[in-house]
Amino acid sequence: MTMKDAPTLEDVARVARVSTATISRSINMPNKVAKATHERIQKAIEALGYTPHFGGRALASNRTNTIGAVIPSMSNAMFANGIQAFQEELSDAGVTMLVASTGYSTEAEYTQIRSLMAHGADGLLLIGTDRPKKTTDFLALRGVPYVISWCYKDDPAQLFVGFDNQKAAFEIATCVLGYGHRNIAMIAGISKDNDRAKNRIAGVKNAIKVYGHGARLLRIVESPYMLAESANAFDEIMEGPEVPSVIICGNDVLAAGAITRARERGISVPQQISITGFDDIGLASVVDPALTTVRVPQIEMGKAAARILLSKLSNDNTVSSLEFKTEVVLRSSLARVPL
Amino acid sequence: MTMKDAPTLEDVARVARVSTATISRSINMPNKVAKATHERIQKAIEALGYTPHFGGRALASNRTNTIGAVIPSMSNAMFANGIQAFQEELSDAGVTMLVASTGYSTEAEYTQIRSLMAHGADGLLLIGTDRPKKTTDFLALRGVPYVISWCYKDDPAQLFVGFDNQKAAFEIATCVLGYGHRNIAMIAGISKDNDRAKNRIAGVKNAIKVYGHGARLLRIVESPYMLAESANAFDEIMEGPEVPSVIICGNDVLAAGAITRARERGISVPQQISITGFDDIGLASVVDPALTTVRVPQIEMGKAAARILLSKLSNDNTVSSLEFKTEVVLRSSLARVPL
DNA sequence: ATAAATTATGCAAGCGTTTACATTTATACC
DNA sequence: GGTATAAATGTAAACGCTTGCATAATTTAT
Repeated sequence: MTMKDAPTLEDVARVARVSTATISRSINMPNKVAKATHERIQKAIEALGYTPHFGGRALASNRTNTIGAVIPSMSNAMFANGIQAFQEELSDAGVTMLVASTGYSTEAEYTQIRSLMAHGADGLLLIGTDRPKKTTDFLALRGVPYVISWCYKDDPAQLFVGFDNQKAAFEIATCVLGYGHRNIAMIAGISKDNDRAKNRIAGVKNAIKVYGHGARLLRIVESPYMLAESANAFDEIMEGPEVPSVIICGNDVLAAGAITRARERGISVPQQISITGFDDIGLASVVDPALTTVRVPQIEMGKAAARILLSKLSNDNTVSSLEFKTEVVLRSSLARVPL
Repeated sequence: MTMKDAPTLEDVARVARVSTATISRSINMPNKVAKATHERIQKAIEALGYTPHFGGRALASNRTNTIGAVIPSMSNAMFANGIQAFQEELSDAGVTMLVASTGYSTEAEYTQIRSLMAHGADGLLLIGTDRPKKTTDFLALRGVPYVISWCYKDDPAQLFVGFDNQKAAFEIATCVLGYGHRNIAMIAGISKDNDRAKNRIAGVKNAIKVYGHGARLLRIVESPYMLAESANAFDEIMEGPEVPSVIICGNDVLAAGAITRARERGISVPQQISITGFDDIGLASVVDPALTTVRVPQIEMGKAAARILLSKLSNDNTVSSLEFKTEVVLRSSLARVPL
């Protein structure tokens, strides 16, 4: 690497004819330094092209102004949007974001959390609650401040910035039932190690149970969050012994995959079968028919997570969890059950 | 902040009954340490939940094992996919990724580059070539290693890992012409400060010029990469004095926005008007009709960018630019011109 | 068994900041 | 003009790690 060696505080000190301490103060608490001195120092800094050395600073102050985000995958637009907002908000506060992804594996998450910690993250953004004891123990052991997003729980012991997946799923399922559907199938995300997927399933099950009237959940197929996989799940459902009148999907990608396959097979949505999504990413309004889905305030959630984490980092003890509301967005992929 | 103070090398040393030097070696060059000692150390590290202190490490070694990525926005699936792959590859090498976004502003890019540098990035991933002298001067001054992605130029002075946007645009435009279209419009990305957008426009213009036969580019509307904006651009084109038989779009999001609006207006694609995209993100195969577009190898590009940047960082002087091929993917949104 | 070579470990000096604490300089007040 | 007080600056000790060099332990060769 050809990185030129940067000038140090000492170099600046020599030029400005003051001690390194004064320069440090001039940079970090300018009002503690005489105006004339401050200007002299600025000039020297400018002349030398000095920038504080990150390591030295981190070592001495034990702060990196860096926050880590550990998310399943950026390829999921949901997370990409949220993380984008999260980063923008951090950036406004002069904080930089480290990103690591887990590919939905809790083992990878553990590794990534450690890695981000090792890289000096002052705090962390985590997604969801399903993680092994090993991980939570480590977090507790190290006392890292963190916020958990994309879900919400009424647990004052942890900081949540998210929404209630189960409630949201309950709502859209109720809505589906309201359209007269009785034979229901679900394409869910992989529920292992994924509380959001689990809760979405639970919400649907619960709505069906509460509703009664002979509504039945014929089948749940779990699928990775990918178009192609979901298309296969759709096939599996359609080839089953009983064909549902609606498929509730665990997210928009799954729903889009299902709709696409339906189109390929000449099955018309929603005339022959209704399909619903979850998340309301861009995809949802672009597929034909446009998806009836659950709007999740991705941007707001990302921004709020950043703000709350930042407050926590600045020792604001008043910070508390934040629950976002979701709402069902009616578009055309859900219709009354065909007679 | 309630960060407990983390265990240090010294703590581990005490527990493992070796010197700090040995531990450092055990971590960084395990083969230089006796197997038994290594295991004893591992055990101690585990027990204490030790992670190396970033600052100390950076200070002593003048390396942060951190790479910065400065991209326009993660909300664009193209970048999200690429960055995801980039990060995975870095992660495999034990390097962590810092991310900052510019919102397509070169001024913001300059700020973010400085910020990432200040945060100790060993190297940078940048997108595209359009940036002011101020920025390139700064990069040169500091001698940061960086690679430029999402575009390709035959310039040995810089390291490119990308594809030729102009050539790719030329190809899809040629393809469009091959389908008999003569009255062409384009919804392009905002070309200011964006060489990719510029080159895609240039490619299309060039194909039309070369082709001759009276083909005309009736109109170019530039639009931000958002569904709603693109839909408006579509309206603008359709309300113009001359209606084209095809709209070539600067990327898939723009194309999807146009298709959606066409559907809303009852204009059938491709019977009444053809529409093409660019990038081949998930969206492209989900819209109806599925988009004829240009496949850009996002994942491979991201991975390659990471590998090449890593080699560069490890002083491998043999690294050189890498050009990826793109290909037109024929789906149903492009048809022969209606008679 | 002994010397030589090899491998494993320890010692201690940095790396560039920040920050108590000490000291100097300026300001206010009588 | 001389104190008391406040403001500005300096001194030097961390902070946690890496690494060149020295030393100790082990293996190999004789």
